[in-house]
Amino acid sequence: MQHDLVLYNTLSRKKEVFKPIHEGRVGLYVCGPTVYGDAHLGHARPAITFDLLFRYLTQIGYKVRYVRNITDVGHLENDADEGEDKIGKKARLEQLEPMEVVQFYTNRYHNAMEALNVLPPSIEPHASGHIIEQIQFVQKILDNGWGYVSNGSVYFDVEKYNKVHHYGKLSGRNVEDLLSTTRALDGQSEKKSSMDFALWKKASPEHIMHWPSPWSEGFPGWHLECSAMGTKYLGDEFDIHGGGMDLLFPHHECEIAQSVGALGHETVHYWMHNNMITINGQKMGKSLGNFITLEEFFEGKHPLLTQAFSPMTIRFFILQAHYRSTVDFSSEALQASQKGYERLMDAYARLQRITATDSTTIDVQGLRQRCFEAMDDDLNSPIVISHLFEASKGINLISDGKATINPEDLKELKNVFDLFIKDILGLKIETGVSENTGDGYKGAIDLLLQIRMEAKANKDWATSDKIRKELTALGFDIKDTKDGFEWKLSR
RNA sequence: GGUACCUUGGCCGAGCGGUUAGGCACCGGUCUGCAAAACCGUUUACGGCGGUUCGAUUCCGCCAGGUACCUCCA
Repeated sequence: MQHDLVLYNTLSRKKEVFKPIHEGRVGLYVCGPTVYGDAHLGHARPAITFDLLFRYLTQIGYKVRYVRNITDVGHLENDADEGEDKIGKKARLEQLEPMEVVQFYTNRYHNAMEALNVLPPSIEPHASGHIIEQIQFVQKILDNGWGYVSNGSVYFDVEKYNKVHHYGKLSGRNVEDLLSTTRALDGQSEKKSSMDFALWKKASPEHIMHWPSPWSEGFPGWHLECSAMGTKYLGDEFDIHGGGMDLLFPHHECEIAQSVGALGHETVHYWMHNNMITINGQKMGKSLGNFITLEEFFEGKHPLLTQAFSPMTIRFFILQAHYRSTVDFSSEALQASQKGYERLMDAYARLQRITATDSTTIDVQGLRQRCFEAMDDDLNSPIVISHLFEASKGINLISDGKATINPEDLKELKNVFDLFIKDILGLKIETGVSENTGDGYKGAIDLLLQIRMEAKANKDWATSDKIRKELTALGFDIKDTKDGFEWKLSR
C-alpha cells in the first residue's frame, strides 16, 4: 500500500510529505524525561504521541530507530545557567546518591509507560553515560569558533553565530527581539550575552555531580545531551526530532545552533512538537504546581479526580485529541472518554463473536482506507477513532441481528480493528478476561449464566436476579441479548 | 512589552469555502419480567464587527477574550 504520510514540520510551519533520508528507514529522536520526580499527565502526551508515530511508521513498513533519552544530569533548576542541578538537588534533599534518584524515577517512569502501553524506544541513552561524547561535541564547537571559555565554563556565542546563521529560526524569533526582552542579569555573569547558553558548566564546590573535562571539573549543559546522543545513534543528519512544545525555545533552538556549530550543518529534517495538556485552561506543569501524576490517575487519589482512571482511558483520552491541539483535562472529560473507550471495546469483543452470513448490509469496504487517510494526514487519531465508532455501530447492528456480514467482510473488519486499535493506536483490549485466563474459569461463568437462563425461562426471577446480582457484586457486567447473554469483568 | 497560537452546540473534541465529524450528557421511542446494553429519532454550533465571494464556521482586516514561549517545565 502506498502512503503519502504528511507531517507538520515546525521548522516550515507547514504540513510536509514525509521523505526519509534513507529509503525505508527512519531515525526518530524524542526528548525524554528529567528523572527527578514522578511522571504526570503532561509526560504522557509526548510519550503517547510519539509512540503513535513510532507504531505507525513501523506499520507502514519503515524500519525505525527510535531514540528517547533520559536526562539525568545537567538540567538546572533555573536557566540563565545558574542554580542547582535538579537531580543533585533531589539527591541532597533525600540524602541519596544521585544515581539512586535517577534509577528510582527511571523505574517508575518505565512502569507508567508500560501501563500506558507505550512501546519502549529502540535506544534509551542516559546523559550521564555520554559525558565523553558531550565533551567532544563541545570541543568541536570551540574548534569551529562558536564557543568561548569563561571561568572554567564554556558558553555558546549566540551573537556571533547569529551573524552567519539565524538563531531563532525554529521558534520564530530573532536575536534583536530576544535581547530587548531578556531581562538583564546581575553584572557578575560569566556570559558575554544573556542569550548565550552553557555547553559546559564548572561545578561549584557543593555540586555533587561532576566530571573532569579540558575546561574544569564540571558537567555538561542541558541542551547538549540531545545533540550529542542524537547524532551518535542516528547520524549527523536524521529524520525526525520530537518533543513538547515548551521545549521549542530555548532547548531545540539551542540544539540547532549546537549542531550547526559543531557539524557545520543542521541535523534534523522534521521537527515535531506535541501541544500541552491544560487544566482549567492552563498548562499542566511542574512549575505551576497543578499537575496530577499518572499514578494518581491510576489510583484515583487526587482532589480533582472523582474516580480512578485506567491507563487505557488516559491513552484514549489523549488520542481523542489531535497532538497539535491543547487538550483540556477535567474529570468529566475523562469520564466521557472512559465510556467511549468501553463502547469501542464492547464492539471489539462483539466483533469476535459475530458469525458471518452470505451478504453484507453494512459499510465495511473503505474503512481501512479512511483510517489510513486520517493517519497519513499528520496522525489524525481523533478521525481514526470516529471511523472506528462508525464501524462499531455496524457491528452492534449485526450483533443485534439487524444487519449481516459475509465471511470476507468479517475478516476484513476484524483485520482493520486489530490493526488500528491494537497495533497503531496501541489500545489494549480490556475485555475483562485476559486471553490467557483458563477455559475452566470462563466455562464456570457461562455455566452460571446458563442456569440463570433456565431460571428465566421458568420465570424464576428470584434465582435469575440473585445470580446477576451476585456476579455484579463480584465485578461482572451481565447483559442479556436477544438469544442469550454476554458478560465481562468490568474491573 | 516581543513572538506564536487559539476561541465550534450542555461538556470534550474533529473538520471544511457550498454536502452527517465522533464521543459523552439530555430528551423521546423500540426491545426487555426487571435491569443493562444495543438500535432509531430529536434538540442545542461555529467569540463580535466589517470585507472578499454567487456563497464563509472555513479566506482577509479590526476588536474582545484566552493560552503558550521569552526562567525550569512534556
